[in-house]
Amino acid sequence: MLSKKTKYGLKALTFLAKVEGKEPVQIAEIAKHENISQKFLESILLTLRRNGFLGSKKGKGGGYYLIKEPKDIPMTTVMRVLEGPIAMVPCVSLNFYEKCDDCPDEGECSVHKLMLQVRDSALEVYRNNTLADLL
Amino acid sequence: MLSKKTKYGLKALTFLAKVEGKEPVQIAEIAKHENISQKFLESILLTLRRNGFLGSKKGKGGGYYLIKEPKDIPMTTVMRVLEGPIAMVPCVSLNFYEKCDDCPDEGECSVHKLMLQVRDSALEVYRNNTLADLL
DNA sequence: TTATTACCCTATCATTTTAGTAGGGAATAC
DNA sequence: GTATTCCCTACTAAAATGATAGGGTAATAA
Repeated sequence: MLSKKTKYGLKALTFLAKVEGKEPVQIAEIAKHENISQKFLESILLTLRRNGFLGSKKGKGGGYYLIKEPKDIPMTTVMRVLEGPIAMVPCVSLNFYEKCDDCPDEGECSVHKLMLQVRDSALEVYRNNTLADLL
Repeated sequence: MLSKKTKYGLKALTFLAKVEGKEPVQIAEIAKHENISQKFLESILLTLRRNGFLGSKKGKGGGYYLIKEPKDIPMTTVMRVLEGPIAMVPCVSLNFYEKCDDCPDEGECSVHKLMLQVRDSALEVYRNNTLADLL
């Protein structure tokens, strides 16, 4: 299940991408427009900024803004920052690999075999979509 | 993230599919072989039986057994029973559809657009795999 | 300089989900 | 009848999730 954090984060990015020009947009405005708890959104935007997706400006007329072109923001990186691993089990994760406690042999594991395919198919989708494709 | 319930369920099904003949296999044996808490596995096998994947026999020499050929058990049905919806958001789910509280217009929603693709790609994998393909 | 705006950051909390445990009941084989 | 093995309900500990509270700090406008 997709977390609200990711869902809200994606919506916020989309909203910012649609804004004319590059003027900062206030948290409150995004929250209101997308029906999101303002405080919750605040923490999400913060992690997006810390991870290089957004810039921010304080004081009057401040807010958040994209620091890259939407077409240069692939969904793989967005998903990994907001949702975490794209794989459904750590033993098939490219960026968050971990061995299973049970499971003596990954090569023999049916779950491993299936989840590898699921990971690859999801990756293909995320790689083929940038923020620009969602507008 | 894939739940342990689904993971263990898949492993148990695989184990049963590998058994020579169709003699019942005891919970304890599966649990031991796959390093699963026996009581937890018990509840998983129970739901698999209730959903038409397994048969069971009580008393000495009893246990669980597959009641279909592995090639006739598609991963779509296994995943839906064990893990729930294949879609990551209810608004793109075929079998568990639900409208989002926020989101006035699904057609305009960027999350919807992306998650539709993810659902379809996952579905394709699950449809192309039966239990027999995991052996 | 001073007030205001708006982001920054930590801590806390209620709820839900997950993973696992406990314990007795019912059917079957011998 | 007794041992075995599945059946079923209820409970619980821990973690994750979604959200809230509340003050701090930097930038800006006047």
